[in-house]
Amino acid sequence: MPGATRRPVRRRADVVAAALDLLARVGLPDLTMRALGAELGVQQSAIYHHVESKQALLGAVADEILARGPRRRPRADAGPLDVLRLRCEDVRAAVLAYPDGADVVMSMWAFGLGGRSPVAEVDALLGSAGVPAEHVTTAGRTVLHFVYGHAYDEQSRAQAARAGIVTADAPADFATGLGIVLAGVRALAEDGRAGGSQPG
Amino acid sequence: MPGATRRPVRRRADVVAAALDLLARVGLPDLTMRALGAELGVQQSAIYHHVESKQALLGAVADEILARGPRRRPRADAGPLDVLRLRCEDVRAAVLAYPDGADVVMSMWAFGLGGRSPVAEVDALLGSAGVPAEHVTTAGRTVLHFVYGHAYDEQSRAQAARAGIVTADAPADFATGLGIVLAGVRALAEDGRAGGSQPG
DNA sequence: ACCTGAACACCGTTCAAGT
DNA sequence: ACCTGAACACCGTTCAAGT
Repeated sequence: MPGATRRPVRRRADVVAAALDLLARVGLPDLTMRALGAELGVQQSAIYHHVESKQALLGAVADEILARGPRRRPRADAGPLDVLRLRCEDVRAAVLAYPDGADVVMSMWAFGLGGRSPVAEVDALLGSAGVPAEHVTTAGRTVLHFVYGHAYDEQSRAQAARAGIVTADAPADFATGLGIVLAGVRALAEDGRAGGSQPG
Repeated sequence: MPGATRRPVRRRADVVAAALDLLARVGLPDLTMRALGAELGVQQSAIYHHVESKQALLGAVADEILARGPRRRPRADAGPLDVLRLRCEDVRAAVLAYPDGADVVMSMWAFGLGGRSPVAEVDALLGSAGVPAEHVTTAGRTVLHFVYGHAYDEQSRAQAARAGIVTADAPADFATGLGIVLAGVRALAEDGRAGGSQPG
């Protein structure tokens, strides 16, 4: 190994960081424990000293993808739904920054192994916007389902195109789709303020 | 030998049907080509005589899951968005009827290998509801992203719970989430009628 | 045309053994 | 504590050969 520099201590964070680098270079299907071992300069079995399983590793990768994403400051006069739109665009940018990033984050979020970091702020913004407390969790999931689902769709279609599969469909407009979801959220908030029932 | 008595011919449809049965019994992770061969009483390599690859098979499985789903008749006085709600509930019922059904349908749809069957009717209903033509495709994808994303979430959490992973979150309310998306669609339709810009 | 039998090139995970 | 080396029990896919 010419110029092999042995790192003093390998920690879990090193394994996760190497997994991110590997994901960026080769994509999720080639992010194998063997390839990750090679990336770290150890046997694949050594990885299990730092993470319990590949799924747990991917949960940490999902969290790191979100943590590395942008976090733009809202304008001073921005309302809660304006800030929410900004956060959704930031989350989208975060998952699009890595190949299969939306796949990793969405599946780990659904599996309860990661991807929870945007939830608290999204829910808080929905509450500020006037969404009734009993519907905040559901509304937050609806917003994030759209953001992740749209990004997943976009990355999958790009991957399919690379694999030579005809898709024929034009890419869907994120801004318009998010506008639809946020308009529905606004209706739910106004409905809550008026003391009415669910939107329908 | 037309008309001659011979062993039952295995066709592609038989392979797909057997894959559905196997999916129902063991779930997607255990739906392997070897297990499918055993289900059909042939070697795994024989399956490749009827389908090009496992991905192509899963595309056909996705289409079949949707085709086997319910298709309720709308009431005579139902408007386009009422019918759309009914269709969304039907699609949801279809994918929830099989373990990992939402995963299969969503990923094959995103990959362009199946799951396209609800798109035409959803888009037609959105057009009838007054969504501007240039936004119909995007609105349709937004609706289906929600339906698939919600079902995927629900099935994943159930699977995580079975695997002993703590999820803590209550299941999100489908009716409320769909109400949010449809309220946003209505706002887009009214906006289109008023000649205004995108909702926001 | 349809299928077998065997192989190829991989996986994630485990574990006794080393240091 | 951290890692090696080797194995275990699998994958999807290919292909010459049979019928």
